[in-house]
Amino acid sequence: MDKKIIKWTQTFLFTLKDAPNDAEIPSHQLMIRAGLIKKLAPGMYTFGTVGLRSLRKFENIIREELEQANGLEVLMPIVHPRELWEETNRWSEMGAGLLKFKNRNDHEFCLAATHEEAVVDYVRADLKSYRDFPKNIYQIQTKYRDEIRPRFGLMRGREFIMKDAYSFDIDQAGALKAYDDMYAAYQRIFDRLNLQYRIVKADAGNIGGSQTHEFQLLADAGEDALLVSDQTNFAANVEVCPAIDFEKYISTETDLKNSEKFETPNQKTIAELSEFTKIPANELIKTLFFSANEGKNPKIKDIQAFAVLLRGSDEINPIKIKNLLGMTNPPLMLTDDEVFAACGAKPGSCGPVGLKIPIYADTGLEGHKNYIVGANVDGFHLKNVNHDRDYQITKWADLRMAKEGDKCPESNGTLKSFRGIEVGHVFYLGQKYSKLMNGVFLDKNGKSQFYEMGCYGIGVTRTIQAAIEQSHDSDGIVWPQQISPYHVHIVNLDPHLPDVNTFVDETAELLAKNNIEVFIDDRDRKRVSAGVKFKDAALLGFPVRIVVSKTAMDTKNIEIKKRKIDSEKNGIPEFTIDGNDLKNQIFEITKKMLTHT
RNA sequence: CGGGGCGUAGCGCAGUCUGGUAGCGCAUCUGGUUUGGGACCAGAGGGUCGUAGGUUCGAAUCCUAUCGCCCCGACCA
Repeated sequence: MDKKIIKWTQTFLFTLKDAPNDAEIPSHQLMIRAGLIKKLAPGMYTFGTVGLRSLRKFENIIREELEQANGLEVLMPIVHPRELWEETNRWSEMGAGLLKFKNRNDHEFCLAATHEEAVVDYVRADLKSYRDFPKNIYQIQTKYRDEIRPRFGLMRGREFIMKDAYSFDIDQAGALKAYDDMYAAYQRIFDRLNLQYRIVKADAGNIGGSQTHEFQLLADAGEDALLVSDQTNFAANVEVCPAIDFEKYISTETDLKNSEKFETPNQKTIAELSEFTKIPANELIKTLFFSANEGKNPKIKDIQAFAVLLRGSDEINPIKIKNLLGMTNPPLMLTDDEVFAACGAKPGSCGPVGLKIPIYADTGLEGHKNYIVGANVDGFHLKNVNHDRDYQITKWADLRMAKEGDKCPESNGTLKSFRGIEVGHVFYLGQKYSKLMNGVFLDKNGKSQFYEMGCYGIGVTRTIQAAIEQSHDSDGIVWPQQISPYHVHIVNLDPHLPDVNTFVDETAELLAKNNIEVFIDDRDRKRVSAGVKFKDAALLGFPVRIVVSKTAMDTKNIEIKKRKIDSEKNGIPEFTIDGNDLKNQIFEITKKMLTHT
């Protein structure tokens, strides 16, 4: 990053007019077209010289803010021995996502997907006295996760760069302070990018731990659904958002009628059944079947099945089931054959009456009476069914997906839905890893204690792409200045003329002397027409564009333009200067266009 | 792993149904013209049509198998 001036012809940069057809979302297409990254294999990308500058800049922003939060940078190995991961059982619990292999001695290793094990191993021999706490250790390093389906370029890569930090404290109060400090540091980091983001409550996944927030950059192409209150700052990933109706449905029926079986030929879906019975979907009850078996693929008779009841209008939230039952991973839905084995009917005619397996019911149907469920006989349903009388519910719980329009759990506000890209995550881990890995210290009383941990991740490569996803237009990237590869793009239309070249060089020197990084398009105009240069400038999207040519110099009329969304077409007046002290004027105007460099 | 789609030059594609000399645009190279919004003319290089087997006088095209890639679901920064 020392070099503040680079010429196009001296770097390795090739832009594309068309995006490869495997790039679907704008940010992915633009990164490829702008030559920032290139695919080596699915989920694995080379960063080019120009793209790498963004990456380094973002890394340095992270470093600056983490140093503020007393973070200590280290660098841990990416290849770990099996024994290390066996200590926490994650050799098997992480499943296929952990890429495993053997060396020449048949010794087993994995590529690190995360570094809780490695960091505890690093500190545990030395972090032995309460006097040595707190500590916060971080690294910025490549992670490998053998994603089933990498997608969208850097958004879900197999190999990606992550900043991971780990805090060590002697007690919970200390750990929660570390959590708050990192939370604040993350806010500063993402504030500096000047992008739209939300901090949401989230599920802890299989990293473990209880308290956790995600930092989500808002973008329609985001993979996560978020619900945000319109009145308070409540925000949650749908995975964990409590589902609360503004008005809960309570049946107006007073008596419990006798249940009876009736024929429902070919009525398989709630929509069909609703149409057939003329009863709205939210008053119908659907029965879903899941397996409590984790990680294995048992024979049908060995499946520990359970049923979940929901209103017909609701959707199941598997994460809530996972948390209710204390599972490591969300349960799998049974296949049609397995469902048949469990209840005697195929999906579409299943119900809770007569089941011998646990039945978990969503609280949304507490007020239902005399309702319709599947009869567990293909083609039949039961009407006037009532819980407690006709069957017993093992446990009531909030098991459905919250959705836009639901009530905010913390106010009378309404939830609105957004799409987000998860770029950061903070976890309070407690003693999970210190207990599993014997991470102990001696307290003031000379007593052995497990330390409290937190872990904190930022998807560095993902953030770069997410930033582009949020900040681009049909012409190209509109870089947030803080992570733009260069600040200024000088389009030299006459690089064959020594006078023009000298002027461009001297102007660039002046800017560079003042910490402004300059990219010069000096490509031969025999090969690259002016139009192409303008298109490429918009595609690359550095914050300020300066156009220099013979005529511009002769008329002392130089164009300077700020790259903004749709600046190419919305007629924002172009800044032109004229006069004698051109270079200094260019510098002054450029400085004004750039915020703080 | 389930469901869909696609493999033809660096990139974007046509040709496949109905077998008969492997094509187009962009990019690249040579020469010339042009010169402030994805230029023009002339010429050139570059492909064992994903791979393997089969059918056929003849296969990018039909059959079989296989590999890979992309998109939609479960995992995660």
